[in-house]
Amino acid sequence: MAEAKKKTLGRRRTECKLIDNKAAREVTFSKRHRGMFRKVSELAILCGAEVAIITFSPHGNPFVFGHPSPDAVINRYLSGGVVNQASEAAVAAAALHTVNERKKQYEDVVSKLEEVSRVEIEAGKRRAAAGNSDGRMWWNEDVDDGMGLEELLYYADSLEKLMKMVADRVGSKPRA
Amino acid sequence: MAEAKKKTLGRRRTECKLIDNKAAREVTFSKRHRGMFRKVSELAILCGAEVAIITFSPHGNPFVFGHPSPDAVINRYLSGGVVNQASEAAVAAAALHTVNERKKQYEDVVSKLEEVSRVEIEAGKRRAAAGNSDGRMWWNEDVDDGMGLEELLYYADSLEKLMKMVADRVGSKPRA
DNA sequence: ATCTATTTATAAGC
DNA sequence: TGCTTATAAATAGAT
Repeated sequence: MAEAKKKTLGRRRTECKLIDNKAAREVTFSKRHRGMFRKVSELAILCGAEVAIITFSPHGNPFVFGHPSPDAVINRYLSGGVVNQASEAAVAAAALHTVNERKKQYEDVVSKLEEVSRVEIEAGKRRAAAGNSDGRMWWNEDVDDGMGLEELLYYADSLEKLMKMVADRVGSKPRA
Repeated sequence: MAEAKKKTLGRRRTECKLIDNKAAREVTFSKRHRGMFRKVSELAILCGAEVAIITFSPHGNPFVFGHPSPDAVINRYLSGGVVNQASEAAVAAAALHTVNERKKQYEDVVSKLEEVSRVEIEAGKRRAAAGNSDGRMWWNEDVDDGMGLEELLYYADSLEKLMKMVADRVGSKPRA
């Protein structure tokens, strides 16, 4: 029986890495940003939690939301300071494992950077002097779609994962 | 054929209002907070967006996450997003300083980690060797929600920034 | 902390 | 940017 000619493939699984296509990146940002704000406000409402979220879109546009207000939460955070929990051995071990695994690659990147630095620093100086300064450092300027350098992105991704892991892991014993 | 008796009712739709049962509220907070952090970090990774999120649990415990770092984003927000001090000297100095700083931080964190977690490392390796290999490293296993471990986070953040910086700069060069 | 059944969030495609 | 559709994810309630 002929039927079900799917109109679309539907949602597809995606790799968690920087979306290289600039336009697609913007679209994804819009969609997810909206969803994220909803999540944040729901958390505040459902749990009576204080929350503040600040976002700068890939284009640099600022978005902020907070309950009871962004500044209230930010101030509470800034004045109270961050209370970090004691480290958990397993977390440290995990991090160390990662660290060791990346060490060689890290050194490699550092030398590449140093190699490039001399030339680029001069270029940066020139550009800065030229008035090309909106407050962002030259190395932070937007780069076009062709991001390339997969290995570096791989590091970034790994590190993001490490960060998340650490972030997730440590707070698990809030009662100190 | 014997019918499958549903084991649970499954997820139920819920009204978006403060959960009055305190315990339930905490549980929901844990679950959703965890999910929210994932969303936030995914947004940062996928879209290269800068994001900072601050949360105070119903209990008043602070959680914070940011990309590239909480303070970086908060400052950008508080300062209106523009910090112009890109004199050529500052630019050049910052570049070199960054490289050297990161090296030190890296070494520092490594030794601290080694100090803390020898035993756990072995345990972790054993688990990894035990066949826990579906492609995920043991240190990537899902973990609880929360934030903390300032040093590790700082390390990860710093190194990640370096990677990005290098990626951005070197990315425009021809592939090696 | 785990497990399902469902509700939500979304990647793709217009 | 705003829909639509099929699927991937998140998660409420129960264990």
